[in-house]
Amino acid sequence: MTKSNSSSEKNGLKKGPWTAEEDQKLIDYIQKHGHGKWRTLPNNAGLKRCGKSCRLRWANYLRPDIKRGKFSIEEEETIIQLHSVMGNKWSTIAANLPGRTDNEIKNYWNTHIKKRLLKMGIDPVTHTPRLEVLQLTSILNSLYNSPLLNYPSLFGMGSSSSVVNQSQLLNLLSTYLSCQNKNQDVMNHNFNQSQIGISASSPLLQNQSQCSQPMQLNSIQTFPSNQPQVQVQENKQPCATSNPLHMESQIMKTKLENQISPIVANPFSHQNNTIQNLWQYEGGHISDQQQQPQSSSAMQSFSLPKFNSIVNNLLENQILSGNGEGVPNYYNLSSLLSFAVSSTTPSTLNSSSSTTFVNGTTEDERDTYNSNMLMYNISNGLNDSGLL
DNA sequence: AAATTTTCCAACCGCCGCCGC
DNA sequence: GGCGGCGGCGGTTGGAAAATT
Repeated sequence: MTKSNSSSEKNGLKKGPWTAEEDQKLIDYIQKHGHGKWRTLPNNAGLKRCGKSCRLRWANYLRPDIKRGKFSIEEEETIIQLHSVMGNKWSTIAANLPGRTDNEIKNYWNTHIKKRLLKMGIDPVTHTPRLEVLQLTSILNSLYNSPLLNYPSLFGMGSSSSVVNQSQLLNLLSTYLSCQNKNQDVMNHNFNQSQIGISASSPLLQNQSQCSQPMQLNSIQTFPSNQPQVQVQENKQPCATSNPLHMESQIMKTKLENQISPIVANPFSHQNNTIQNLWQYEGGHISDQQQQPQSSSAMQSFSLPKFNSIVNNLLENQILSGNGEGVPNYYNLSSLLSFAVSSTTPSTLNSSSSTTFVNGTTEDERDTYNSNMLMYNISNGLNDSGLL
């Protein structure tokens, strides 16, 4: 389970996995003489290991106060909380978790927690919602603001002639995002909109071209040349200079400060899903289904699961691949979440399989709990330090 | 059941800061 | 102040175990 034994002998020193006999020698020696002086310890203990290897073996495995077994929810909470404050300072984190080693915590972070956070749409480095989710927010908000691509029509609900199905929406979003990942001038490239049936004069496109600063939307993806192409009209109207990321942070901060209490009070009452969690922050109706927001009749079929599936598809297929560059100028998370709330039907909520948490938490429940606790901690961090 | 892929984690590696000379 | 040794830390590796095909 460890490094190869093939090159285990170097300078007469053994490498690779420790044997029970070696372990016993080390334990016996340290019990008798204490640890320290790792350089001379191997010789004194009769071990053909380097001092470093002995120290690691003792610190990470043989130490009598080592705690083994699965990490508890409380321990996970502590790790996430501390990591959000101090980053990869494993030894410092370990100092706050009696019986756990830095190596063990590091491994647990890399193999479990990090993956869960990513799955939940949370950046494990910054402990904030991933850029992709924010990008989706801005994209849908752009669509929302477009008369040609209003939400009911997007999902075949309205009478608008520009009906766009989910597949087409994904294509559109993919194109939109790829535009932001190129370093080409949007004004000098052709853009084919025939696939989704909108014209180049669409307000959506105008919104893009109007604001090349500060959103850095300087380019647009070209389509295969056999497709008819439409020139995007140039519009050099000046745009606002406010920092969208900062705006988003302020929005999130307000949401968290205002909505965190009911979530923490009942952390297991809902499913694990980032967007759903965000929706809950917005709505604050986690466990009180009597207070469900009323859905608009025109939008009833745009259920939360459908919304989630779009988000998940985009993330899983890496269509949304933000890198911090080309941040769009629309960062009105509030509008998107309001929409999600207003378009969620009671049946959608009732179909949720999650109920009150008692004992024997499932992985999803724990994910949700951790997500909520993380958000709570972020909120505290915001209040205490003024960061973000 | 066998082959292949993925996950997990103990151990290694290299770098850094501290300390004594 | 410069140097070398040492301990500590975080990133990475590689092989066993588990999961999947």
